[in-house]
Amino acid sequence: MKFSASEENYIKSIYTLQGKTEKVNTNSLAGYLNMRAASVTDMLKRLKTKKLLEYKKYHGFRLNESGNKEALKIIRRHRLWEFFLVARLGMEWDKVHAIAEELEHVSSSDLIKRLDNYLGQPKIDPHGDPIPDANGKMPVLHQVSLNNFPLKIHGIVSSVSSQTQQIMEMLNHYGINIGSQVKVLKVFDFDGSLQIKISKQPACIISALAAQNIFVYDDK
Amino acid sequence: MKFSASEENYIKSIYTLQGKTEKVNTNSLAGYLNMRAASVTDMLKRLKTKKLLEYKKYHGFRLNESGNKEALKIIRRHRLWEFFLVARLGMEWDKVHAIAEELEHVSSSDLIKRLDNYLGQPKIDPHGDPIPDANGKMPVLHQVSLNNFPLKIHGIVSSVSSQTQQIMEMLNHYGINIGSQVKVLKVFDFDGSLQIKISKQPACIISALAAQNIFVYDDK
DNA sequence: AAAAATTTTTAGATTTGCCTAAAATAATTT
DNA sequence: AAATTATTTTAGGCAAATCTAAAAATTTTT
Repeated sequence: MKFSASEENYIKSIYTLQGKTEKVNTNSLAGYLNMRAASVTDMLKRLKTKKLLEYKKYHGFRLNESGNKEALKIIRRHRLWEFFLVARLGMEWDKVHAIAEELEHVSSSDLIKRLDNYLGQPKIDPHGDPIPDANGKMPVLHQVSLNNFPLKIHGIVSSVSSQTQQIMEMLNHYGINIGSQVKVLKVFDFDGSLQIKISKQPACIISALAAQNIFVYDDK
Repeated sequence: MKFSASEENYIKSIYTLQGKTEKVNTNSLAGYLNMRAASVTDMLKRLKTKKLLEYKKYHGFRLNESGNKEALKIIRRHRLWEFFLVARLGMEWDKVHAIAEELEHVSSSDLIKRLDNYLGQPKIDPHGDPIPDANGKMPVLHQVSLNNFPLKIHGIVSSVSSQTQQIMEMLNHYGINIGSQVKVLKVFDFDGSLQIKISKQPACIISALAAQNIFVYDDK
């Protein structure tokens, strides 16, 4: 079944919100999408007739099996495109979201299959979020902040908690990017600072605070 | 100015049609777009208020300066995406049109600038059509059919006149693709057949009829 | 130059996706 | 448990993009 861009945006948003609360309610979805509650109610009816939604008037809603499946397809497309924009076109990771929002609605499954292969079947997007596989399965990433990561094991930088200008600036300085391979060489008990090694770069030292904000997942 | 996908499709279609006839008329555009004349009239009014069109009721229409400029932007996006789909994702050139139709409406100019660079600023799309540059200028390609192409000069296969299954099958067999580098080594006067060389492949012979249907433009 | 045929436009309807304002329902407070 | 407040839905409206059917303008034929 084919869905409009608007329907897809609702599906995706409901998926996101229902990760946090069992039932999603009209107002929170309206707030999330910057729309009015009445518009949301309209769309809920449409999604219900399309059998994507469990929805009882006045009592919240959530995606059913096929709704979730559809959401994961959309999220997969979004994240693959984000990966493409950063890894191939060299865009900044904090600037790709809006463009991926548009690209995600191009829904040829052959296109996505090929894009995935072309990119090397990435498991994680440039914001550190996992990319669902072709069957809609989210890869399980054992994300740990760098200060909780075991010594001398390779990890991949997967996300940064607060993506502020300041932290980005610092990571840039160290040559750390999402996707960088990293190994913790030593922890200094004195102040909790870490000596780390980024692939192909000389070892360097980062503060405990920085380490707390850098998340890493197990390589392999 | 931002245009809807629908408006962009009209703009692009008018551009195409006005290549063939001075003034475009309602019915021919309706036929081209598989729509009814009344719908076309509606859109003509809209495009006129947006100052893209010269249009006098009952007397045909054509794009004005900014209309043409907009059309070339859209065509540029379409052809760059077609190039990407074939050259990078390995899709068949006869299957990329529909997908490029969707991708072309994603209109970030930064995206297109980067895509163009990433692809090596290609001048010609996989169907052999020229790709307008960032300023909307169509590269002038000196296209000649292979049987009129000078001997021992490198050319690039740029298009095939009748893209039928039969001719495609033969080109495939010879390993000839749009974009292939080709050189004519010899012409046999007896039957007009040509000995040609495709980059990295052994020389081969093709019939005069085949050569007439293969177009080439000057390398460099 | 009328009549006939063709083309184009207008008028009015439909669907999608949004809105505001009012009504209905549910939750909270007193 | 009644009153108040908050949430959600309904009712009705609007713009975009399409349609059909009818009217208007233009072109062609006789």
